[in-house]
Parts: sequence; C-alpha cells; structure tokens
Amino acid sequence: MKDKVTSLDVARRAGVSRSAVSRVFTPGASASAETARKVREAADALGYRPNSLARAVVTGRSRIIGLVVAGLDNQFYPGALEQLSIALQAEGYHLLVFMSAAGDGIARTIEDLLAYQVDGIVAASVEMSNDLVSRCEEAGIPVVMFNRRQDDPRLSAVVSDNFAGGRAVAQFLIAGGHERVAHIAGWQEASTGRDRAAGLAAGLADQGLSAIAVEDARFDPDRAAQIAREIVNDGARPDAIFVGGDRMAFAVMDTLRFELGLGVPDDISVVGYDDVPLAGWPAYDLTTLRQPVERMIGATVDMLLDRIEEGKCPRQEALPGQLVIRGSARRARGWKH
Amino acid sequence: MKDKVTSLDVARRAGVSRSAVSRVFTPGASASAETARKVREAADALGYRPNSLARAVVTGRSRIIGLVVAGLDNQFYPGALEQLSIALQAEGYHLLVFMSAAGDGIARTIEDLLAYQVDGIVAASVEMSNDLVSRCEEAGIPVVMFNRRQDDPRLSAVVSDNFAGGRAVAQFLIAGGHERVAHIAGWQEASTGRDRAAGLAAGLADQGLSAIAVEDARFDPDRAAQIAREIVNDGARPDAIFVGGDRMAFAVMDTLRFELGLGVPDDISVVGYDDVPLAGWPAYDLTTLRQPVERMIGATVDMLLDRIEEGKCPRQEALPGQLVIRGSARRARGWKH
DNA sequence: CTGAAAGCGCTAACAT
DNA sequence: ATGTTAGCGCTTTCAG
Repeated sequence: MKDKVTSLDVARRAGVSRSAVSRVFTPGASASAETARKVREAADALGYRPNSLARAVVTGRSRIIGLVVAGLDNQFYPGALEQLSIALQAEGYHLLVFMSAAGDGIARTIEDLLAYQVDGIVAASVEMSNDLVSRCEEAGIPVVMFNRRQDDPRLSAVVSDNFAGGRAVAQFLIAGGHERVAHIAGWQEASTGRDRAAGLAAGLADQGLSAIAVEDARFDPDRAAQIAREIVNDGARPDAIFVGGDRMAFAVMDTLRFELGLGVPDDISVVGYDDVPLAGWPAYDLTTLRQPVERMIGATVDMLLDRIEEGKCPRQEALPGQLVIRGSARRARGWKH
Repeated sequence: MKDKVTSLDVARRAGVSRSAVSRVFTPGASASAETARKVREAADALGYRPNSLARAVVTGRSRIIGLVVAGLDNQFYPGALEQLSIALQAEGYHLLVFMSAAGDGIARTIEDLLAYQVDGIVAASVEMSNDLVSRCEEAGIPVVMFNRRQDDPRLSAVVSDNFAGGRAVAQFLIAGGHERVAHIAGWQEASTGRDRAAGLAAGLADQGLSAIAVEDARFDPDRAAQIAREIVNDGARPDAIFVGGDRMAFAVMDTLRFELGLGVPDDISVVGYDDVPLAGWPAYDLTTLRQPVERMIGATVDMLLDRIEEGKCPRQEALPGQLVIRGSARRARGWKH
C-alpha cells in the first residue's frame, strides 16, 4: 500500500526537477550520466515506477493493443496468442483482451476498445462483424485482421495463402490416387474458409476433377461430424475428405473410426488444415496443411507497429503454408516429406 | 482520426459543465433526468466515450486485471482464460496479458504490472516465483493464485481439492482391482502436483498399499512419456498409472499404445487429471479427475473483486473436483458414473 | 442538483 | 542538459 511514489518524490530525493526524472525514464530523451545515476538511485530507493496510464493520457499512446477474440477452444489460437503476446511485449506493448462472449453485442466491445485508448487492434475472431473494423479504423485506430482478410485493401490483414494451400491439398490427394474428394469446409462467410475451398476446387479442376461434395460446417466440429456421417452414407462414398480446419478434422476422424468403423486412411483419407499440435500426435497423425503461425505473428506485429509508429499504410499479406504429410491420407510413393 | 472528442466538447454542446458530463457517465453519481438526457444526446452525436485511462489516473482504479500466465499449450488454460475474461468483462474489468516468456525475467513483468496500475492480478503460471506475488501484494495490489496455492494464508488462492482428487483416484483404482499403481506426478515444487501425489498416497495407504513408483515429470509431456517407458520396462510393471495432468496423460497413452504396443486399459490403466476437452474424445477416452473450472473462475473473480472493491481479506478456496469415469482404466462393476 | 476550481501523475515545449 | 510552465482528460471537493 505504498504505491504513492510519484515522480516528484523521486525528483526531490535526487535533487532534480520532475522533467529530469521523466527524461531518465524516457528512452529517446537526453539526460547526463550523472543525473541519470542520481535519479535511478532515488527511484530504486523509493520503489518508483512511472505510471503508464498517466503517461498514456499525455502522450496519447497507451502501448496497449486490443485483442478481440472468441473461441479459444480452436487449438490454433492459444499458441498464436502466446506468441503474439510475447512478440508484443518485446516491443513494449501489452495485450488487453476483449473476449466476444456469445450473446454480448459487438457494440459494447467497441465502446470499451475506444475507451481504453488502445493503440491498435488485432482481430482474431472469425465471427467479427465488419462493423468493429470500420468503426475503429474510423476512429483512427489501426486494426489488423489475423487469419482472415477482407477484400477491402484499406484494411490490414495477415493470412496464410489459403488458396494455394487448398490447391496443394488437391494435388496431393490426386497424386495419391483419390478420385472422389469431398470437402467439409470452414465457414463460407469467412475468407479463410472460402479461399481453402476455392483452392481445392482449382487444384481438382487442374486435373479435370471436381469435388463430389462441398458442405459448410462453419468451423464447428459437431457439424463437421454430422456432415461426415451423411457424406459417407451417401451413395457415392468419397475416398478422401478434405476438412477445412484441424479441429473439425479430428471430429471427422473420430466419427469415421469410432462410430462408423472405417479405417483412416484405409477406407477414407482425411486431410486437415492448420497443423495444430494434436495433429502430430500418433492418435491422429493427421496429414494437414501447416499455417506458418510464427511468420504470421511476425507479420501481424510488423504491420501494427508500422502503422502505429511509422504511420504507414495498411497492407495485406498472405504467407505460404506447407503440406505436412502424415498418415491420415493415402499418398503416392515419393510424397513422403 | 476524429477521436479528439472530450468531455468539454460534450459539455458545451449540451450546455452544461464538464462535471455534469462526468456525473452522467459515472454509475453512482447524481444527475437530473433532464441533464442526463441532454448529455447523452450530445455524447452520441459527437461519438464521445469517456477516456478510461484519464479516469484511472484520477480515481486510482484502472479496472484492469493483470493476467500472468505461461504455457497456453496446457489445454487446461485456454478454456479457463476464456471464462475468466468473460466473467471479468461482465464486471467491467479487462485482462491485460503478461506472458512469461522463457528467459525473460520475472523482474520485468513486475515492473510492467506495477506501471500499468493494474487493480489486481491473476497468477495462473505454475512457474511463477513467489517474488512476484509478494512484491505486488507489498505494493497493495491483490493477487489471487489460480490453480496453485501457497501455505501462506495471507495470499489468496483458488484451487480444486487436489488432495481429495488424488485420493478419489486411488479409491477408484483399488476398487478396479489394481495393485501396482505408479504415479507420474506434476511438478513437486507446485502445490497442485504435490497435493495430488499426497492424495494418491493417502488413498492407497487407506488400503494398506503404496505406489510402486512416483516420478516427477514437471508437467512436461515429453518427460512423462520418458518416465512411462522406464516404468513399464522395469521389473515390476505397474497395472495402473495415475498421471498428474491430462496433457501428460495423453503423452503416456500415446507411448504405451503406439510405441510400446500395450493396450489401455487392457494391459495398463491410465488415469489423468483436469478433464480437458480432449479427454472426452474417443481417441483417448480418458478417465480423469475433472477440475471445476467454472466454479474456480467464479471464485477467482469473487475473491478479486472482494479485495479490490470491498477491501476484504485474502482467503483460500479448494473446490471439489469429480472423477469422470471413461474407458482408459479398468473399473469395478457399478463404478460407471 | 450543478458549476467552479483544484488537482491526479506525467510529458512537452520553451527558455535558460 | 536542465528547470519552468502548461497542459492531457478526467473526477471530485466545495460552494451555491
């Protein structure tokens, strides 16, 4: 309960002015070695820490980044979040979390975001209305969309190259001798889901094929499982299912193996998307397209800081992913990675 | 870039004073209906939002809670974090994330925590030094430890009853006819790991048994897998392994089944702790002790708010968990839950 | 109930 | 390089 130490206290004890203290604690400022020493000494003795909030009020920069997210149950996000936080901390920023609860309107979130004077926003929720993005940009707060893009080029976005990824999956599947490929897609309202589906279609078309079924599971594992049931019991059973997200792919594999008694990949091949940690565990051993999380995070941080600190323009980046070949899909000889 | 709307602007447009505006936006303050109406109208027209940071400077309350965490790869945390954030938002607080990076010293984290004037701290990192806790409490910032406790009763803590949990596992295992129980424990420096181990020992002792092996895997799945290998190849192979955390239990099951070719539970029973979502998936179908996450979060928020807003004293709470019986461990008839 | 005035803790010109 | 002087946007006595 002794947190009443102010810069004035330090100044007095060090025999200097408040400005001097301020300068010592401001990276780009000028202070003589002697002054710095005295100030640091006094500060340590008193246990002084500059008040970031007060600083934010006057500088207009809070060094706080708002993170808008929903559904940490998608295993792709926890890891990304961890890396993002660490990368930001290294630059002297911190994440303030805005979890979009189920019913809770986006309006409230926007209010809070603005009230806290965040310097920027990372929007990592697929379900996020464009309202948020536009209203914040309007207020002068740069927002970068993570793992989702918008056609509007005035908005910053970082994604992996989902179209190329979908196409790579198609090529792999065809090379493996599959002829009846079904696709259980991510939400078609989201670029991520759409691009993967389009990539698959393009890759299939290259060889004169097309998917025998494409269903939107909205990134929901339960829905994906249900679709898998229907597809498999359908007349023309697929020999491969490309699932637009690992989390859904696990649910599909579970359904196939444990409920329908089918072998993966013996009866049906399954390919996912993301390469979350679980995909590499032997229980699933899922062939999947790896999103370059680390580079995506790097790009996100760069974009954000470029806009905040350098005032640069928004840009969009699509980083290449990589097919990780494991055992859940039949493959041609020589395709072992 | 029009975020320069200040309370003065609103005051002018509404024909009142800044104080009036302030009062309208302060829950407990007095303002006539007429004034409130005028102010709200002007505020909406101008797009005014009170600046939380400026408010924080003057009130001394930031309505920000620091979250200190590391290792979101433990699937127990993402869900807890999501719930925590939502619960806090409902009370008008937000989480500021402090991710303990690997090498990054705790000292820096403390500095930042204090600088941002957080009203309270949730410490959810097992690896966190007591230094942080004591220094923050010293500075008058309440911290509640989540999923970990300290013997010092002056510190707030929320855990599940890990001792009772460990004991329940022992009883279940014994009832299932197991006689050679091994324990791959969580970090013995952490209360969570210790209590579970002690509970198991007590439960075993009740029946005149004791564990044939107890090894500390420090919550690390790789280490757990390695220990599993050693234990199993040892002379006296266990008929059951109690693993002190689901994440480690999965690794142990993988090792047993896919590497050692053993059946679970046919050759060896495995029981975990936490009940993360994956435990319920058919690929693992893990019998485990469920931690009451929702209630733990509720208690955490209550404690925090009690201390922040009511100035109440620290307290500790140990919530009861519940054994969730699935298929990874042999069980006695009638034990199906 | 309302406005005027006095800060909260800090930084940013401006002189010196 | 340092101190002085103004604020940043807001809340909170204090009169009325």
